[in-house]
Amino acid sequence: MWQGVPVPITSTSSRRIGAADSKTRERLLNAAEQLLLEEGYAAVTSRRVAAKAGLKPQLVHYYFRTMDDLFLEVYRRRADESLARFERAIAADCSLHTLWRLNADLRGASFSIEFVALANHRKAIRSEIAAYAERFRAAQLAAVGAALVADGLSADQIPPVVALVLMTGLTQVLALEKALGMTAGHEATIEYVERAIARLEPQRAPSQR
Amino acid sequence: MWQGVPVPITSTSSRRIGAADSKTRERLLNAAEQLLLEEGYAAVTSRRVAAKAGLKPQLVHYYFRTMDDLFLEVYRRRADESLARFERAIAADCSLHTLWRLNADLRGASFSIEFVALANHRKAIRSEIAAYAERFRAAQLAAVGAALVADGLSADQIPPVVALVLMTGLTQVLALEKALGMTAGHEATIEYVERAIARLEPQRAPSQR
DNA sequence: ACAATCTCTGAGCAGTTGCTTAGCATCCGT
DNA sequence: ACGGATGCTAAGCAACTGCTCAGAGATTGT
Repeated sequence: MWQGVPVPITSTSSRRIGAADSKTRERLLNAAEQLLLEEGYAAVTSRRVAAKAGLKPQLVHYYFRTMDDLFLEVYRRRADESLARFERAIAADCSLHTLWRLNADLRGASFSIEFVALANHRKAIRSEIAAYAERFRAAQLAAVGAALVADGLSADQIPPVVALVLMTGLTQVLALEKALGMTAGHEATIEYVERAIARLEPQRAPSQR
Repeated sequence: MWQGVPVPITSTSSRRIGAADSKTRERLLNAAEQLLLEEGYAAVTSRRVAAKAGLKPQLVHYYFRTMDDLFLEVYRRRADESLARFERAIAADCSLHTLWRLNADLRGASFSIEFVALANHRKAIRSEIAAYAERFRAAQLAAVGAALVADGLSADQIPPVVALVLMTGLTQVLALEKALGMTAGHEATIEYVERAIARLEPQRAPSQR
């Protein structure tokens, strides 16, 4: 689809690029993100993004060298923000309850599903996403480990990495099925997990969400 | 990307379509499926499918009215086959062990991830996929329920639907991360789950896979 | 005031896509 | 032998894509 476009060697690296703090640039990023979530990555084309932002298509190429750059920037923005939010929340209260609350926010899950699908055939993007995912996993792993210890569970009973993968998988499948319109069993599962966590952490107010 | 193509009212339904049992048609389906798994759904275009099958692009439209029809047929083929295999395996041995073995085959998971991403912005495809997914879920749910009862677990301890969603989520996240090149914690998690199942079903030979 | 820089745009190239139409060649039942 | 169905193909249309280039306006530093 985007392959086979001949790249002229000259000037590719010397092209003028708009300022990184431009207001227009931000409008383009917002439009791209919205399009990505609403219609999938295939809808994120220079013309459609510009139309959504109420701007001319050439501006996309003025602010982003390639479409891959646009995707990467959209991804980075969200990843950085959610990593920061995660660390803020965990610093305030390092518990399974907090971890679950952050994970159970399905917006983040559908965002990452779309990006994984995209990464599946845009190699330049895959490595960047993988790198962020590893960082996220490491941070979450530390938090899970600490929370489990605080709740009096040893790593023999359930290794932190297992708990984390299980929780991540759960929220991912919930997001995936919700995108398909399936919801059977979701509430029961969520309730079950929340009760299990509440049993481990009785000191916390039950289901304050 | 595919939107906005005007559909002429005349002759759309009267176009000649090749026989459903044609050998050529099957080659096209195989090529499409291979392309889908290797490079993602965006690579599945009439020209690329035909090239992969060593045929002319017009043949795709001779055997399939639209590209959506092609996708649907690819999906149906796989879904029918894996549903049949599931029912065969469960009839022979209705146990958590068998269920896990079938789910842990990641090929199926990456296939369905690609299709969910596709369904996300091809409405005609979404409903079909959702319908199959519901059928699959119902069949699996019955099997999980029976297996749990056979292992002496009541629905109070863990409702079948919860066990099923957890298991599905787990294999899905494993497939997703594997696609990204992430494998940290996967083996530990798989081992943990298999040990837990083995503890519930000691009569079965341990890890015969 | 003037030059340099930055932001933006009109026009366009080369490539891709889904899908159609008209027609050729082959097979098959009668 | 022949008329119809079937498998296949050459040619092409209209729409879309990423991206470039030259230059017009606007802004800014001096």
